[in-house]
Amino acid sequence: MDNTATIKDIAKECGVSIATVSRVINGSPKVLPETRQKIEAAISRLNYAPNAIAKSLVCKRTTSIGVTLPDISNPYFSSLFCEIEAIAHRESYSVFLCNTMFRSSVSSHPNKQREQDYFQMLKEAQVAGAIIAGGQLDLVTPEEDYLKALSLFAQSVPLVILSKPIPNISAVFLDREENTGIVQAIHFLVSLGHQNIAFLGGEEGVVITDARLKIYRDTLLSLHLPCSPALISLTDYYVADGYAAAKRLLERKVPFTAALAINDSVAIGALRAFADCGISVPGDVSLISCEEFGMAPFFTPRLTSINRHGDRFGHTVIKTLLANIRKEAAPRPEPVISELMIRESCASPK
Amino acid sequence: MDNTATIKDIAKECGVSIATVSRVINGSPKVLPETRQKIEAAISRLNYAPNAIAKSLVCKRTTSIGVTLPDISNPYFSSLFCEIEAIAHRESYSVFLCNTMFRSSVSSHPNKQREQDYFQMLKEAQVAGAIIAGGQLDLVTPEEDYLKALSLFAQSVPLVILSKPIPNISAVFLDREENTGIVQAIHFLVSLGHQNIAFLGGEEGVVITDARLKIYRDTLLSLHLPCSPALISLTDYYVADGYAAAKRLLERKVPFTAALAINDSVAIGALRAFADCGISVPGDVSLISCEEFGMAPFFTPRLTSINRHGDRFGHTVIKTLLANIRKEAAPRPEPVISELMIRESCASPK
DNA sequence: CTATAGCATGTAAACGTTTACATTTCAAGA
DNA sequence: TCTTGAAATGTAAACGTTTACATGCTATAG
Repeated sequence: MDNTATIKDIAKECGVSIATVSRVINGSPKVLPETRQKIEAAISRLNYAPNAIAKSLVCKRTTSIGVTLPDISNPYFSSLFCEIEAIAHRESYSVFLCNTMFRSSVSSHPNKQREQDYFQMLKEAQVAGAIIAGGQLDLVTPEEDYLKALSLFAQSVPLVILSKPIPNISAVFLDREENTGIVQAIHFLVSLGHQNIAFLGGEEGVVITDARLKIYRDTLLSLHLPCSPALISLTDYYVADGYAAAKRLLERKVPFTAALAINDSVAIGALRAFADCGISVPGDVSLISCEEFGMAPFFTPRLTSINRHGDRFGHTVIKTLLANIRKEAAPRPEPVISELMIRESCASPK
Repeated sequence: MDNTATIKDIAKECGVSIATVSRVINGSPKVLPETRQKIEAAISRLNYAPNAIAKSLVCKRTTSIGVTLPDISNPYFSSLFCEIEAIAHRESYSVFLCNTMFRSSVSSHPNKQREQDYFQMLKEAQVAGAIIAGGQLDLVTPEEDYLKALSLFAQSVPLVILSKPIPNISAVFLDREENTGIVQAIHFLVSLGHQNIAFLGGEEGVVITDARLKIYRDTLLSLHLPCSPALISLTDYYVADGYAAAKRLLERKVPFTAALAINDSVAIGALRAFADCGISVPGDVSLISCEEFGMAPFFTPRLTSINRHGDRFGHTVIKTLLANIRKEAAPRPEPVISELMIRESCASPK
């Protein structure tokens, strides 16, 4: 068990000073080849690994970063995280994943305090930097004490925050919001002859939902199409939410022949709800997902969706953080390209 | 930026020694209330947070754990991770997530070296413990050098390994494999009148696939049903793999009226492939998913699936690790209950 | 008035590294 | 033979904590 050899053990074993061992570990050129060999042999013989904790203390920097996000089992965040982690690992950083909203089969438990706990934890852990996504940040009006905590956190740790800029917080803000996809989607539906287009899923008071709703409304208005609140059915971002949103919309008996779902998960749920009510897609209703998670091409019907190429965003995020940590210039963000993938879930209305 | 106050700054600010500040931080009772107040005021005024790195060095223990798994965007692993992280956080541990297989939209990149890199990294980071899932471990015959690295790692860090026991490795082994669900599923199909049951998805030479295949074969054999290799179409665990597996099966022209998909993702792909070939589910073929990810009830048709209650497993895993770290007795593992959820994707063969 | 106990606080060593600076060794040039 | 310089190695301080032990103070008992 605790056979944790230290640099002293290696030094004693080889009859040299710890400084020499340290030089070998760090690849300093000024060590006699035979000394180096002797030390390397001892290192592997004793299964020695340098204590990164001690190293960090003297060097005043760690090689760990933190990522806070609401829910890693949400495909959007897991794919974002994969990109971040992959590049971090390539650059020898390890990453703390902080899941701020706990959803289990039993209960969804969005603890407001939890995000702030993580700020404290990451600061204490002396992370080299952190990426903050979602949670309170997604709210149109985050709470005062949250903003204060975030501001203090930003003073101690280089931060990349995935949201619109927030005043008085010293961090890099990166915002993926880019809505040409939704405009494209609506124009496509209109070209097919649709007039009454509904909006499904997403959450009231949440930035991304509001932003997409705004584009949705503006586009409909600019096309002189109906845009009543009754066409909008919000809930949340998961499959069951899509189901509930579609059911609620149908109960309202508003006429509509097409719908935008906020993402693939919501679209699956909506598809199910439509099927339950004998509504065929695309026969009776056309459906488009505003954010593809990679499964849309396999649904029945194959789902027309907006591919926002989230992986490129992950690249930009982590590279921006690393540049920030190293006090280099921020890399030029890779443009986020929204692409409407036309498949089978849309047709002309009857 | 680097306004990182230390315990010395607080001590100087308050005209006390660092020992007293330390006592306040750690809630020692032997401090005069007014001294405590003065120090607490200074702490919040200077935005001071204790340096966990320095603390770890002297206390010879950290409050971080590592989790290695192949792919966090795989729903099985993300829900497992959520459970682990939630309880770890409740117990004041932070967790390093090590994603050992990099799948991006561009390339799937299972770097064998990567897992061993993480062992080294976690050991250097002095994690209090680690959980190892998937990757090389899932292989029926892991490589020699991997096992050697794992064994060395196990000597330095308390480990919970999610696999069958491996000789000469000092770790706790936890294995969720429990196949009554598959037996149930097959019996259910047989009761409906099916005789030729195919198996879709999963990977050759991988433990979990082998285990499920074995149960599949044994059950068919015990029921004197056909069990030819042509009925088995392996690929991998994702949606596109399910599609490919089903296509391949169909090309073989083996007669079959039912199929087991290794999980929900593979089932979605298979559903798509069947639809492409004009095969209706459950009209022409019945389909069951061996591992539900929570979306099965929303597919069309609603997918009959095995719910393995993975969240309970996550609980057991992290609690076992924490007990191991604290040198307490291991908790009794919560039984993993496989439950066949009968929905709409099965019917009697024509 | 002194001894003593108990409490609040201070002192200093230790944790495992890195690194600036010091020392030793040796070969080459004077 | 002595000097010089370079190369290899050693010494010790520093990083920010915790904690065993020491010290000083106050109140109480003798």
